[in-house]
Amino acid sequence: MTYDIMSASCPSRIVLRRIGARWTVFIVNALEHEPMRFTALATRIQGITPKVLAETLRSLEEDGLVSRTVFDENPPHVEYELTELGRSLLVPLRAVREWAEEHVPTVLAARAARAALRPTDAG
Amino acid sequence: MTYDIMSASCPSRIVLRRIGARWTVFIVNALEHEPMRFTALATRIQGITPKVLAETLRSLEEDGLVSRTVFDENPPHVEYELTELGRSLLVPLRAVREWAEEHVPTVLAARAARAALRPTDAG
DNA sequence: CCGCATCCGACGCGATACTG
DNA sequence: CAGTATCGCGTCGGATGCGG
Repeated sequence: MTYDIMSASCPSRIVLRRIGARWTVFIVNALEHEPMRFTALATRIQGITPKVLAETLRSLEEDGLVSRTVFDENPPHVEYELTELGRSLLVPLRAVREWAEEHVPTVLAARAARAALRPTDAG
Repeated sequence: MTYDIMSASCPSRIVLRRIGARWTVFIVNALEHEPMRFTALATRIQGITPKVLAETLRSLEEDGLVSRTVFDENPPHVEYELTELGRSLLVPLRAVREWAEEHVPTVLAARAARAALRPTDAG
């Protein structure tokens, strides 16, 4: 059974929204090769705050994309790892990331052209 | 010259954020096969409001992904169409959409399992 | 009737500081 | 080390109005 993604009730929209969340693509890509600890993720993904990192990881965990493993040690040790479902998401996300990297000059040029054409008064 | 996408100053982040905007994937996919008018887009993409549709279209236009053509007729006639850059974005976005459609049952099942395991008081 | 612009509320996101 | 608590802002969304 397939849904029309343009329909408001289409379940894929829920998933798409999660994927489109601000930091999902960075977290999933950071976990591409190996499990990582919380602080390692926070260090690797520049600009993310602990709060948002924790929230996003919870969401990804809830959706079965990331698994969270607690090692009962001192100091505390928690590892995050992609599940098989999460690894399957790597493929399309990498395509998006590569598109962004490849076309960023074109996009920035388009923006600059717009800005140059937008006069304050003369025109 | 390549940037590290994990760096806060990486320009790709700007592009990724635009791609991840709430309705971008729907608009781009709606324009996949042919130019569309404002109202046609609003009708096709269920749940979007005119305000957000207009805003998102402006953003996409600013980034050179969508072109806007005004036909000087009565009644007014405006068409939106993917640029070549926009069409190139179709490829990765379609991959994401297809991933969502394919894996939505798994994600929903993971959520349901979480919900079932989350007790109000009993464990 | 088509294509928006404006006003206002809700929520996700961000900076800072603090805890087990 | 691995988070949580608090507060503020920007973006998103709904309702309404307006020009051609």
